[in-house]
Amino acid sequence: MTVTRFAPSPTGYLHIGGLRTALFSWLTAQHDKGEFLLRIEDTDMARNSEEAKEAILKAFEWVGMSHDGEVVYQSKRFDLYKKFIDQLLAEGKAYKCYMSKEELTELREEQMAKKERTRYDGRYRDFTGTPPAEINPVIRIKAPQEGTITFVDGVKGEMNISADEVDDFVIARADGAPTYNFVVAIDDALMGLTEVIRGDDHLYNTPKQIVVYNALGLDLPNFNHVAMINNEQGKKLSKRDGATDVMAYKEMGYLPEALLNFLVRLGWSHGDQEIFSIEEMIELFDPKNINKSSSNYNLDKLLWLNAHYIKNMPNEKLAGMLKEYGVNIEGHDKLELLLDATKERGKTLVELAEQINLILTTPSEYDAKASKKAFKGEAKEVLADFAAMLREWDKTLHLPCDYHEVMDKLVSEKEIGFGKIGMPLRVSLLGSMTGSGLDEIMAILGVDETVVRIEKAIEAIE
RNA sequence: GGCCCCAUCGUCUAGCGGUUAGGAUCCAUGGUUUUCAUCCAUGUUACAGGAGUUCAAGUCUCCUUGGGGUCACCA
Repeated sequence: MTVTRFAPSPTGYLHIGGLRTALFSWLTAQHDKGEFLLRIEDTDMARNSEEAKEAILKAFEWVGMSHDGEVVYQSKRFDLYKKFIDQLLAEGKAYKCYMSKEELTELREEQMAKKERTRYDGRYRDFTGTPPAEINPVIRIKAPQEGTITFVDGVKGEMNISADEVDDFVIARADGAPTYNFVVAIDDALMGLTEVIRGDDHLYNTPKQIVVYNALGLDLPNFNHVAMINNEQGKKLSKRDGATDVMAYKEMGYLPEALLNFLVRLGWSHGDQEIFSIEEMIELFDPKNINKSSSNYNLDKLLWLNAHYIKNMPNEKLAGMLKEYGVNIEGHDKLELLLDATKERGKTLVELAEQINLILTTPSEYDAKASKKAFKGEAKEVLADFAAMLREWDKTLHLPCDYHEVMDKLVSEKEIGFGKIGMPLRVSLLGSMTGSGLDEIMAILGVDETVVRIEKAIEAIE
């Protein structure tokens, strides 16, 4: 069975890159009807935050990627890691290193001065003397000193990393707390991972983790390293260009299905297909089709996708989502009409909410440019006539087409162009020159409110 | 700097030795629409550069250039 996982460290919110690797992992598991596990990497007690953890979980909930089983917290598994450390120590596969931090820094500076790769020199690897007092040792694992560490990456292909790129790295800190590369290998193995899908930035952790797998005699999973997402200029993603909290996308009015669709196409493709429902993603996703190259983050397509998903979303569901954007139209008797009239005009839920509010609120002022253009000439008279006709036909007006008929009548009786009534009417109803169709707006407002707005506009024309 | 990875329109990408190099987005133009938006149509724009291999190279090899990653008692 395919088992994948997402393993964030709770040191900050979940951002777009993390969400994408999580999505890839989740899709892989869903596709194979396997399991997608969630693990919180909180071995560094000093840098963890409860808030960050909550935020990450919340983001997952929002996009609807559910994990299987309980969330695994590494901080609760220290006993387990300790056992493995002791085992390696006993087997002579790991050793205590009494080098002080100062000595380490010194060594590093020396190496840097000589333009060498900075690495631990193994001075305590075969140490048998009396250890220096007052130094709490760290535990280092014995990495191979020659040869090559080889693994096949599902995305990059065969990787060969020279053993001297991997030093005897620390697996337990001076305070006994285990370190990242050690616990990741153990947990991935114990949790039964078959596919490890993670960011490219972990590529060089892989040989280190393989050292741990080998020392402990654990089976290797398949590794898949996904290239990074950069900003539009191809530079590292910063908060300014999108490395913000995933939840910020919700605030900006993006739909989770749009965000996921956007992300799945960043570094993955299925021919020319652009639109993927969650079901299609699951059906079609294969990590083998993940791109080797990094991709640049650009909002244009996300916006387009978002507009697409808004347009195609059932009104009932849309109304439910809109509540969080300050628009409560659930139970509104013209809900269908209202959303049909506005959903093609909002690329985000925020914009859609604005469009709806534009219709629902009586304009308190008229856009200067629009009113100057629309309220000139005989606009006042035309509006008054139109209002009178609405009153006259009041009881028969229900649908947009009913209102349209009245407009038709007015236009033909007065022998004027459609614009003569359209423009002033639009500004009267919305306060501006742009927006939804007049027929729809009037049908939503009803005769009373429509007339109120027209009369208000007539007053304003004086 | 060492090591590693990557390179097709501005952006996301298709391509897997023979294509008029395709799609999407963006942008522009036209059409539909009483406005805006939607929708539809059309158009501009790409194989980073240089050597090879081959009858034939965006596709294979090498070099250059550019970008990215990584070198912790962080994850």
